[in-house]
Formats: sequence, C-alpha cells, structure tokens
Amino acid sequence: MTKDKHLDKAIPKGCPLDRVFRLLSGEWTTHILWVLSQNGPTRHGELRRLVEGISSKVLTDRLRMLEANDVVFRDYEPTVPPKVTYGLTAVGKELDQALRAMQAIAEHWT
Amino acid sequence: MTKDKHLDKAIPKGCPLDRVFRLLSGEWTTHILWVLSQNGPTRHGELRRLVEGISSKVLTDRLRMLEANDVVFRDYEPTVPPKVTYGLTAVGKELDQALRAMQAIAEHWT
DNA sequence: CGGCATCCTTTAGGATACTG
DNA sequence: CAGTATCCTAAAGGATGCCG
Repeated sequence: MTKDKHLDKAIPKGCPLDRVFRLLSGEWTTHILWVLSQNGPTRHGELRRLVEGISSKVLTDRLRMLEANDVVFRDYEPTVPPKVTYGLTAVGKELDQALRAMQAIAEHWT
Repeated sequence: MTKDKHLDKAIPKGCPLDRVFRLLSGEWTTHILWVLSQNGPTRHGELRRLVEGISSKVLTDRLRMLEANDVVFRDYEPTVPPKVTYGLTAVGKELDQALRAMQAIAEHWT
C-alpha cells in the first residue's frame, strides 16, 4: 500500500509488456480508453452511460487501476454534488496510439 | 463447436482489438509467443521447460486457443512416442511484431 | 453525483493422476 | 511424449444497497 489511497493499484514491476497486458486486459478497459480518447475528459456518470453495460463498481475499479498507472487523470471538484472528471494523461494518449496500431493490425488478419 | 476439435476455441467476432486482447491476455500467453519467436518451432515438452512454471494443462489450453485463431500451427507426427511441434504462423509472426512494438512503448514509460 | 461495502456467481488457473 | 480428466481454490466480475 502507498500513502495515497488512489495509487495503491499500481502494477508490480516485471516484463514491461506483461505489465501493459495486466493493466489493460480486464474486461471493459480498452473500451473505457476508447471512449476517453474519442470524448475527451468525461465525468463518471457520463462515462458509465457511454460504456454501455458496465457496472459502477467495475468502472471505478478500472479507473483506479488506470489512474494508479498514470494512464488517466482524475479531477475532483468538491462541489455539492461533487464533480469528478477523468481523462487521458500524456502516457494514456501514447498508449492509446499503440492500441490503435494493434487495432489496425488486428483488423486485417481476421 | 466446430467440426475439428482443435478449432473450437476461436474468439467470437466483435471489436478486433478486443479479440486480440481476449486471445492474448490469459496468463502465460505472451510468454509462450515470446519463446516461440525466439526459439522457432518447438515441441510440447521443451516448451513446457522453457516457459518455466507453466502447467501442462494451461500450456495446452493456450496452444489450442492460439491455434484456433491461426497464431500458431501444430505439427503432429504419429510416431511412437508421438512428436508434436508448435510454431508461429505468418499471422503469429505479424502479431509478434506488434507485441514488440507495444513492448518498446511500454519500456520507456515505466 | 460518485463510489464504497457487501454478497453472490462465474471463471481462470493450479495440482495431481492417469492414458493412447 | 503429449496430452486428457478431475478436483479444488482464488480471483474476477455482476447486483444491490447505502452514504457523504
């Protein structure tokens, strides 16, 4: 556990490729990244609408995971009601590019 | 189920990227591909030695999965004892390249 | 609104033993 | 040698309800 409760889901060291896969291979994860890259910074509620079928719990799990590994940022505004926005970090955008490349390759070998 | 018992684990259609992730994100899978690309066509037993820690069952599961999706080929020689060799297909090699690209990206953002 | 806590079901994966 | 079969545990993920 780290000091910041939001950062306690960082993937342990090891083969870098393996880390990426552990980070991304959970259900919904790539879908979330896709939506964030299409939509720009998005609030929790809208994200849950856009990623159709995901439960609040799993969405939060994924976002925590991604945040802990610097792929998304979380912006919390303590208004009433609170407003929380998620978006891709620089690393997240880079990762997104890599995913699009894989997507391109995936498309032409069906 | 398909007619050929070796081909009944093909990943269902959907988002191509999602298919790739479902195919590769099981434990050991990328490690197996790595070994096959380093080592060339490899027999079941040696593969199990090279992918240290994997069980026979999981190894077979992964190979079936990869074979059903045309990433590896399986060569069976019905001698006594039988000799079975696995290797990367053309598609498998292409996929391997994509993985190396992801690996490269993964490496420089710790 | 955002998101924990809890519970429950499903799936993945390891251990072991056995066979053509 | 190259698997299957069986069993078991651990982890993932869905449903629901509550709270600041």
